[in-house]
Amino acid sequence: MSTGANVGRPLLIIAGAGSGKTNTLAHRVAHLIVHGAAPQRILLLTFSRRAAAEMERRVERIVNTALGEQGAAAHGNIRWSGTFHAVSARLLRTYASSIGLDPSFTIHDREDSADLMNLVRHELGFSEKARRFPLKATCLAIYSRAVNAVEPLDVVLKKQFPWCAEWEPELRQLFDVYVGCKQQQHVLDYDDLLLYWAELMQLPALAGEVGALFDHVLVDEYQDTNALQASILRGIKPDGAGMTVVGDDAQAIYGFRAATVRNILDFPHQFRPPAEIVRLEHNYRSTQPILAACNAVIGLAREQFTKNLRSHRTSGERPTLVSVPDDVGQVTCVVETVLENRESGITLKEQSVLFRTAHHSALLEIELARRNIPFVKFGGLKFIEAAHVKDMLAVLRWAENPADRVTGFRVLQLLDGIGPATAGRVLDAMSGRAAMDALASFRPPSKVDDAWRALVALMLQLHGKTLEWSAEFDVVRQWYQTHLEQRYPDAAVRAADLDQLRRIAAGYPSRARFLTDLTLDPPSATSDEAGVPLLDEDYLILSTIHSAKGQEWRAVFVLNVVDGCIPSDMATGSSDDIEEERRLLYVAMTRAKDQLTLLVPQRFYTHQQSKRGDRHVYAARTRFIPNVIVSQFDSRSWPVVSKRSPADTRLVAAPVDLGARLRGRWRQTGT
DNA sequence: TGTTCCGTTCTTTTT
DNA sequence: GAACGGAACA
Repeated sequence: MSTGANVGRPLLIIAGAGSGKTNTLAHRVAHLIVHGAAPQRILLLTFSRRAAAEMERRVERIVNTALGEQGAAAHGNIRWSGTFHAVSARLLRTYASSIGLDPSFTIHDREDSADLMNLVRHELGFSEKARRFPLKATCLAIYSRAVNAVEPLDVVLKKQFPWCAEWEPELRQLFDVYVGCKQQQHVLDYDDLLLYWAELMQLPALAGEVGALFDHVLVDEYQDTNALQASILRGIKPDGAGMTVVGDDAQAIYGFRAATVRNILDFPHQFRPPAEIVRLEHNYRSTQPILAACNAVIGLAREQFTKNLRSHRTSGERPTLVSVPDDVGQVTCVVETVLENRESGITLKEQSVLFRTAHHSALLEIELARRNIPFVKFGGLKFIEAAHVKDMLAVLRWAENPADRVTGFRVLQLLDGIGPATAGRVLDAMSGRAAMDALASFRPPSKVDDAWRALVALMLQLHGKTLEWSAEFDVVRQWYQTHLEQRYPDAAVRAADLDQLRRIAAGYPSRARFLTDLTLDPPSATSDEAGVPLLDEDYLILSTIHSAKGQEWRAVFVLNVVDGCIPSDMATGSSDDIEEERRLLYVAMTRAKDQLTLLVPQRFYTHQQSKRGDRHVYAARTRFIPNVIVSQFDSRSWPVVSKRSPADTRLVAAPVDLGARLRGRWRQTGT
C-alpha cells in the first residue's frame, strides 16, 4: 500500500473474508506511527473491545520490530481505541459540562432501557390489555431504529414495524417522555452515546475541538456501522483527511441494529476528490475447496459483490454437509468429530461450533459437560445479565447515581415487603435535591424496618465515598448475601458468579470506571466452570455466528443449517432480511481454515407450536445451499449405516422442503 | 399493598 | 418456556 504519498487522503479498504484485514489495518497504523504520527492522536474504532485490544497488540509488535523497543516506547501508546460507544462515553465525560450533561452520568444497558421504557409506558396508561400496545422491547427497538438509522418515526414504522403504525402518536409521546426521564435521571442509553456524540459534532466550536484531537481516524468493520456513526465520522473529518475505513459488504450482518451497507458503498464519493479504494481479494485463510463453496453461497445473493476471493491454499477437502437424524444426533456427531480431530492433532482451541441463536447450543453444552470437555461460549446471555449479578451492579450504580429510577426500583424491591408501589413512593421522595437525606428519612411499612435500616446504612456509606473501591464492593457483597440466599435456591452457584465479579472489579481503579466498562464491554464469554480462568487450558469454542465475526479456526462446525434456523424463522419477512441471513451463513463458513462441517438435522425440534402434538418439524437443508451448488460439498449421513437403501440416499441428496411448505401455509392463515 | 397464580402472547443476532 | 398483565387472595 502506498501510504506514504497519500497519508492525508481518505481511504477505503474493501477486504474480503480471510484477506488479512486485521493485519493490514495493524500495519497501516504501525506504518503511520513509524513515519512520525503521534499514537495519542490516532483514533481507532473497532467493533468490540476485544478487537481493539488485538489490534493494539499487533501494532505494538510491528512498531517494536521496526523501531526497537526503546524507539517504540518513545512514541507512546494508542490512547483512543475501542468501540464507538466506549470512545463516546469517554469523550462525553470530558465535554459534559459544555453540553449541559452531568459528567457522572450512568449508562443503561438494553435491559435497563427497556425497563425505563416500560415504566413510562405504564405511567402513560398505554399498557392496558384491551389496547394491545407494543411491548417494551418493541417500543425500544422502534426508538432505537429511529435514532440509529436517523429516520423519522413514521418512516421507521412504515418500513420496519408496520404492525405498530397505528400507534404513531402514542409512540411519539412515549419517546418524548422517555427522553425527558433519561435526562432528568442523568442516564444515557446505548443510543444516546452515539446520539450525543453526533449532536456534539453539529456544534461548530466543539466539533472543531474534537476533530483536532485526531490526525488519523481508522474504522474497522465499516459495513456494520449505521447512519448515525457515519455522521459522527463526517463531523470529525469533514474532508476525510486522515480517514481510513475497512470492511466487506459481503459480511454485513448487523442490519437489525440499523447498520447499512450504504455507509461503505457511499464512502468514496462523499469526498472530493473521492476516497482511494483498495481491494484485498486474496484469501490466506481457507483451502480452495472451502472457499469455492463460500463463493458459491454468496454468489447466489441478490446483489452481487465485486470481489471473487482466490485462495493460496489449493489442496484440501471439500466442506461436508452432514445429514443427522435430529438434534441429539447432531450433538453426538459434532462431539465425536471434535474428539477425532483432537486425536489427529487439532487442539480444541483450534475448533469451533457456530450457531444462529444462542440456545441452539444448549444440548451441546450439556453433552460437553457430561463428557468433561471444557468449552467457552461467546454470545447469548452473558453472565452480566444474570439476575444476581444485575442486583449487585444495581446497588453500586444507584450509589453512583441516586437519580436513576430504574436502578433504584430494582434495589428497593430486593427487600421483602417492598413492591412496585412502595418503591415508587421512595423514589418520588428522593427526586428532590438531597436524595440520600430523603432516603434516610423515609418511613417504610413497619415490617420491613430492619431490612430498611440496613439498606439505608449501606447507601449512605456508599454515597459518602468513605471507602476504598474494593472495600466498597465487599460491603455490598456482604449486604447482598442475605437477599441472595432468600431469593435463590441455588445461591451457592450464584455466589461463584459474584466471586468472579469481584475479581473483575479488582481490576478497576474506581466504581465509575468499573460500571461504565462493564456496561459497554461486558465479558463476552461464559464457560462451563464460571470463574475458572482457562488461560493455558485447552477448550472448545462455542459461538453465535455474530460473535464469531473476524475470527478463524482450523475446524468449524455450523449447527442447524436448515431453513427456519438459517434463515431464522424470525427473519423471513423481507428480502433484505433474507439476504442478511445469507451473508450470515457466508460469515460462518468463511471462518474455517482446513475443515468445514455443516450439520443438517432431518428433524428439528421447535417450541413454537404449543398445540399439543407436533413438537418437531421435518426440516430442510437451508435454501442458501440449493441443489445447483450442492456439488461444492461432500454430502453424507451420520451415523454411517453400512447398507443403505437407495431411497434413503435419494432423500439425503435432495430433501423435500416440507418444513418450509408447512410453515408457509401456516403463515398465510396466521396473518 | 404485596404476593401468587392463571391465561395470553411471543420467541434472533448486540453495542 | 418465559414474560407480561390481570385478578384473586393475604
